[in-house]
Amino acid sequence: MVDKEKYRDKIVEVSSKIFSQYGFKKTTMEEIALALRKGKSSIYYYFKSKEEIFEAVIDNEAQILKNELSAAIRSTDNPEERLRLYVKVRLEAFEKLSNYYNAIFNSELDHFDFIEKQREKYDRQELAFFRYILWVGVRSGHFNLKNTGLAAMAVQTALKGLERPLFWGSKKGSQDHRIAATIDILFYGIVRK
Amino acid sequence: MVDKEKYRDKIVEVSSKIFSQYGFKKTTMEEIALALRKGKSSIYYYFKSKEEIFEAVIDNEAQILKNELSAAIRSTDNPEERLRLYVKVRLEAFEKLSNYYNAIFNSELDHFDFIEKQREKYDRQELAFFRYILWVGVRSGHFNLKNTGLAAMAVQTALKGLERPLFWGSKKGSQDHRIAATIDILFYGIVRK
DNA sequence: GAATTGTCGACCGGTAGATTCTAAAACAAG
DNA sequence: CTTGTTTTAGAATCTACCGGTCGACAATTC
Repeated sequence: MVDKEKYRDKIVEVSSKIFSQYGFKKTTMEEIALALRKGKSSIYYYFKSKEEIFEAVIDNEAQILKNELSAAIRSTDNPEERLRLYVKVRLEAFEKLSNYYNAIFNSELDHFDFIEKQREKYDRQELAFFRYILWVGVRSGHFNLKNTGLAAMAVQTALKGLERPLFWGSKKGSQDHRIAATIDILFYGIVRK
Repeated sequence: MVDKEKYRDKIVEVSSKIFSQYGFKKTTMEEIALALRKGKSSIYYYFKSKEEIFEAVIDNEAQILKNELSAAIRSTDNPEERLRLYVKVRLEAFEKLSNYYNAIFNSELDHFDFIEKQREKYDRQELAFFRYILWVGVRSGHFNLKNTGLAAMAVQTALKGLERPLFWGSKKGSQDHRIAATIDILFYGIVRK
């Protein structure tokens, strides 16, 4: 009973790698089973469908991301540094949490309703993060903003604009200066002179 | 008529990327067609099957590898450096020519006879390379070997031993010292004191 | 030793995906 | 414009594969 939950985690862990290599559609239950050294049918003892496994994988990655972001903003209390760090961690997660980001962007997966929920949930949480960071920043005099709620949305929007080219584009390197530029523009419109 | 050959090359180029991402089996004609902005059936005007495309892709990569290796040994005439360079280029090709190496190693593809031919052909050519490098080395007094033919086989065997862990293992980095060690052992048994 | 938990091989229905067919665009040349 | 050739692709075909089910059998627990 307690072990069943553990084995579910194991399945999620293994599947995660395979999904991230081939994507949802191209990954077969057979492959997952093979990687677990189990029969294909055994998996259905733990998950009722391939989709359910995928959902668990996404949830897992979302959790990881959230934890990393939390840790990042807890690691400093300088608002400016916090915001920089947040963005850095978030963009670095792109490579590691490929399933999550694939789920967010890949329109082929639009029909999964849990993904839509995931997107909304994530957006909401992120917005809260930003609001918090900005609000503390204003309070301590680092930032100069009238409406932190609106500003948080603006920051989030800019971040989203950064995600897409990063996701489709030529991976790292060539995009680095774009990131730096966007962050800087964000800052020098925000930081008190 | 001349353009037909050109478009075959285009197909090979595009397919190469897709194959290298998903492997032979998981790559669909639909995807190749989509990437070419053509109808799926149109491809059959240029290639008679998916397998034939794959064969062309492998041939192409084998050609690239051969050219790079030739260029490498032509770039210096110091035998020791030549051998080092050859090994370096060959191992670096692992990432770039993934289809070729997948074809060589992936036992799921064993049933393709052209792959077996490719393997043999490649082995033969490589052996000739080594024999040549070693023979010149002995002649110029850099190497100290009785039978260059046998020594070439030994070098090739050692190289093969290096390939597999590199291919299956955790990519680069952690394997680097293994490579260095093997090469050094090879050398200090070969180089004249 | 019976009940519960876990595993798996055999099987099934649906469909994705390779290949074929046919016809019609697109192009060329007289 | 007519005729012929090259190139394209929608539709049809056919098969293999894949997700999922089921019942039988281990293994473990009590």
